[in-house]
Amino acid sequence: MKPPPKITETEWEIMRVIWARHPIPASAIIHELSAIDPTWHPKTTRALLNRLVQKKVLDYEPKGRAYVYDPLFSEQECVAAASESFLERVFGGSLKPMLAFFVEQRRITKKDLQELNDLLEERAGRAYGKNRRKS
Amino acid sequence: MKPPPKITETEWEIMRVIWARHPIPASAIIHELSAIDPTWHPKTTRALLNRLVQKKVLDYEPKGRAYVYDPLFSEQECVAAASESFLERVFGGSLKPMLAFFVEQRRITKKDLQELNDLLEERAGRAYGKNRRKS
DNA sequence: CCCTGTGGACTAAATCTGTAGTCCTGATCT
DNA sequence: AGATCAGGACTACAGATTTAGTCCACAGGG
Repeated sequence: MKPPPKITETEWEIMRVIWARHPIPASAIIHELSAIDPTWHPKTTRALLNRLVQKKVLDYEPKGRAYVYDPLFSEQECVAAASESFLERVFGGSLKPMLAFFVEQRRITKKDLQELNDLLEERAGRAYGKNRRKS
Repeated sequence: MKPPPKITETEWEIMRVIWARHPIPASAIIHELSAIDPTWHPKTTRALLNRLVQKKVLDYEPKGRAYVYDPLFSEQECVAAASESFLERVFGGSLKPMLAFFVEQRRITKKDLQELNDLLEERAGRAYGKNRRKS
């Protein structure tokens, strides 16, 4: 599995719409985006879509007289790649300094940690097989 | 306090050297960087340094016949800005999905959470004033 | 005192990004 | 059928980014 190409700032906005609603025609993407931010120009969106196809991040097929777009990489994969690159760039590649930073910034609370702990245990549970848990 | 300008991928590498060792002359930065990665060309480094000065991320003063560079923004500030932009782009601005993602990726362990909890409590302690601590 | 090399100023050029515009085709309305 | 309009192909273009190269001054070695 090849790693996804770099997705730029504006491209992420488009990709998030596509991941949420694919397969989706350009018109719908344009519509969603200008609902979020009216300064999005339709031509800009189309140009970006073309670029994403060229970069092999998106695939398209004709549907009726227009195209519908589908991602070639899952959101998971792209989030993972972007996170990796961010961690590398800003925190030298390790997670802990990043977490420590957010704690220092008071962006992580005790309650968050509690929830993460629950999540982690739930994940551990899943790893053993879903039948072991009593409802 | 103005927010720091955007610092690009390659610029981060330079900035990290500078934050670690400033005030530092170009020659030393070049030396450090080519130690890390031999493909760094000295001219490239100098060009980047100039740009960082233009962007007002770095300041410089003559020292002997060369310049020494100093950051105009703390690492904290820049890390905060980069984190903000990353969160916005990839996780729609909220921290929790990001944390959940790392837990799902098994990059956060129980031990990490424990340590974070300690850190958080230590920070809370600091908030009351440093004189309360014995030692 | 001349040569060499280090460092800085200025210049260069390919590629990537953001933001659109132009033009053509085929469907649609009247 | 002619006018209109959505959609796609191709083009444009300025500013940012990466990656160097050229040229010059001056400091130190011989």
